[in-house]
Amino acid sequence: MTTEEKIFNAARIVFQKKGFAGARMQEIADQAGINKAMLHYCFKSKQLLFEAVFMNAFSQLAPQINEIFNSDATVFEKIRKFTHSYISFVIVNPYLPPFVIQEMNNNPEFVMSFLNHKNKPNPTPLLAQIEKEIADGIIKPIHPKQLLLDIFSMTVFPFAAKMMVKGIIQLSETEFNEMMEERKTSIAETIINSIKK
Amino acid sequence: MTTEEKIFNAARIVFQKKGFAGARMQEIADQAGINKAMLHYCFKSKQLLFEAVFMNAFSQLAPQINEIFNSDATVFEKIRKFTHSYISFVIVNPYLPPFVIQEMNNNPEFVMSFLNHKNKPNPTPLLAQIEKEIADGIIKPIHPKQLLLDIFSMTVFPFAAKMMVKGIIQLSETEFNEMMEERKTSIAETIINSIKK
DNA sequence: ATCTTTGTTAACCAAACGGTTAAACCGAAC
DNA sequence: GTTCGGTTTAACCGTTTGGTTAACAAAGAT
Repeated sequence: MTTEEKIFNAARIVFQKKGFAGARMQEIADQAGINKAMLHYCFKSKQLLFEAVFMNAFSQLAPQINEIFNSDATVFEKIRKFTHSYISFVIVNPYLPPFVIQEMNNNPEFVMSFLNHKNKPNPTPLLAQIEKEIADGIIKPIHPKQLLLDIFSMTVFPFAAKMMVKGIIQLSETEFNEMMEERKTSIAETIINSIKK
Repeated sequence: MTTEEKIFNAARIVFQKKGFAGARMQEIADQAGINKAMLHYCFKSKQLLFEAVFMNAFSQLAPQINEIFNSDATVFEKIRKFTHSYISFVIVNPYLPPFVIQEMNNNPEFVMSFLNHKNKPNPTPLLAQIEKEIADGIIKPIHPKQLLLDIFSMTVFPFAAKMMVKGIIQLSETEFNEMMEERKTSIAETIINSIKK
């Protein structure tokens, strides 16, 4: 593993745990097992190191989203595939959703500008497909964007607000994990149940 | 307005916008229009000032939650009331959910300990009620905690991850607000639609 | 062998940070 | 009008922060 990779991995861990403002360059250096000056030798500044970590995190989430946007499956199949693959992925990378959401809220101008250039997922085809299946009588009338938001909400929220969810619904870590396993399929059934004719 | 109130309101604005780590005592003082020393005169330390703001924020959200936990309405009525009143409340206080969720994730030990002492909402009665209505044949079989999580997810997520939602689904501020208005009723219909027999 | 480039470090720096102090302010009581 | 308590401020302090510097070491290139 190169020094640059060691720094990057250390930075990912620290940034995802503490956020941009809470992260310390010294802590990243310690985590990487190298001198603090190397951070600036390799990545110029805290801001640039953070941007590298953030873009990497976001680009890991993008494929999961494109899976629901770009494929030729039916809407029901897309919902089943997306929820299953997204939850599977996020169980292994639990820090990703809260990190991305937190930094997008704290730093909207940077993120929105970068979102306009790179990796911009395009929901338009899926929205049109939903409208077509409504017209074909497969799906009950519903606003397509609301449906999309329902799917994202049910899938992402438990990971984005894990501590709050555990606190309010009173779940142990084991119970939480068991529920997420079950959600790989239950979310799709709930959604489809509510929109199928 | 007393000085203490001016400080508290300023602190709420700054903490909710930048989080604990990103907030600066000087910025809070400027926002309040008073000298920085007054912050420590009134609130001792940054940590204590933050705790005051956080507990106030959380205690504002608690009534919305207790509304779904403690009342003698049917499950369907509770779902309708909760989603409507929570979204109405949060439209006026949009910074609250991301703030609470972010700080709960970043500071779980402090929050969980405080959650165990104060304002601990108790979901047990509602969970039992859901199971009873399943047994009575009113609701389709579903794990009650999953149902509860579905409701929270659909209601809270769009506000917790507003920037991400706007970016991915490609919504203007106006479209977002219109969707949230519609969600006051559409979430309950979606959920009820999927669980009613 | 010597020079140049690249990787690495300890020591250092100025600015920003949370927090303290001592003095000034100010209305009320006497 | 002087005293006295709480309130408010300017100035200050020690520490931490992101970032820099200069020296050094290893590895090719000439």
